[in-house]
Amino acid sequence: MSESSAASTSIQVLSRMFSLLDTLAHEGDSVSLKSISEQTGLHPSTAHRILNDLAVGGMVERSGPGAYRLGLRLLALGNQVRARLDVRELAVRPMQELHRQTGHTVSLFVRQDDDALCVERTVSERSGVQVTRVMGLRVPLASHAAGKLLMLQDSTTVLQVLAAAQGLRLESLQAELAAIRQQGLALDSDSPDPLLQLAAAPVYDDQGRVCAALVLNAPVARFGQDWQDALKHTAARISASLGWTHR
DNA sequence: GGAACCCTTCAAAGCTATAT
DNA sequence: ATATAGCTTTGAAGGGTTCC
Repeated sequence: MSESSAASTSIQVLSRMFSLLDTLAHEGDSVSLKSISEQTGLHPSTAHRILNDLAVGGMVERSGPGAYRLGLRLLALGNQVRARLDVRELAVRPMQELHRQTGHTVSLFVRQDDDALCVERTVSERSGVQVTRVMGLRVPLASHAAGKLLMLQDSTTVLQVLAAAQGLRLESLQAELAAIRQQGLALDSDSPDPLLQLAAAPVYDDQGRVCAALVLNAPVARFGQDWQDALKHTAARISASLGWTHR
């Protein structure tokens, strides 16, 4: 058995499944088994068997004899992903307001695997405060205030792995997370610039899970209780717009 | 009737978990 | 580390259906 696949996985059938779904997505409408087989390079029997199982799971629908299209279950799954991404749009205005109030940079971080990924950041311009999409700024979870917030719901097993990856003791990481949980805010004590203080507040989704972290970066001298409260309040506003009602 | 296509069956090969 | 058993996946072959 030999097959070359650009997106190879450890389980061959999964690569093939991705290939089949990509083909159906590319075509948009119903596609015949023969056409799918040609486009994916899979033997028709192999394509048929996988499509059959995908149809059982609702990922694919039979639009007629020997014709397939994407299934409605993908819509449900896609909606879940979209709900996660919406936080970026909903956060824009509150981020601008917090920037105007404090005069300092506000960022939004989301989790991606074992890293915290910065996705939006405010920028001061002549026309006012703008929020720009940031590409590629990522930090290990345990090394950043935002990342620590995004670890709050992790199991001990996961925390153990993440702590080990950063050369931290599990107990001290857990104690830090407990303090953050109680405070409702994460403060970075070891900022590269001693004059700057970085604080992060949690953004909750409609299920009450931390889905993002709102970060304010400001001079230590000016970072009082009022700005901490403003940061928490802004994060709470974004959470509320995502459907989270604090209980 | 013949060609083209879809779908199912089944033997073989490959993979994975478990025992030693 | 190796052997083994059981499970999964594959592709060829062939039956059934549709279309011209």
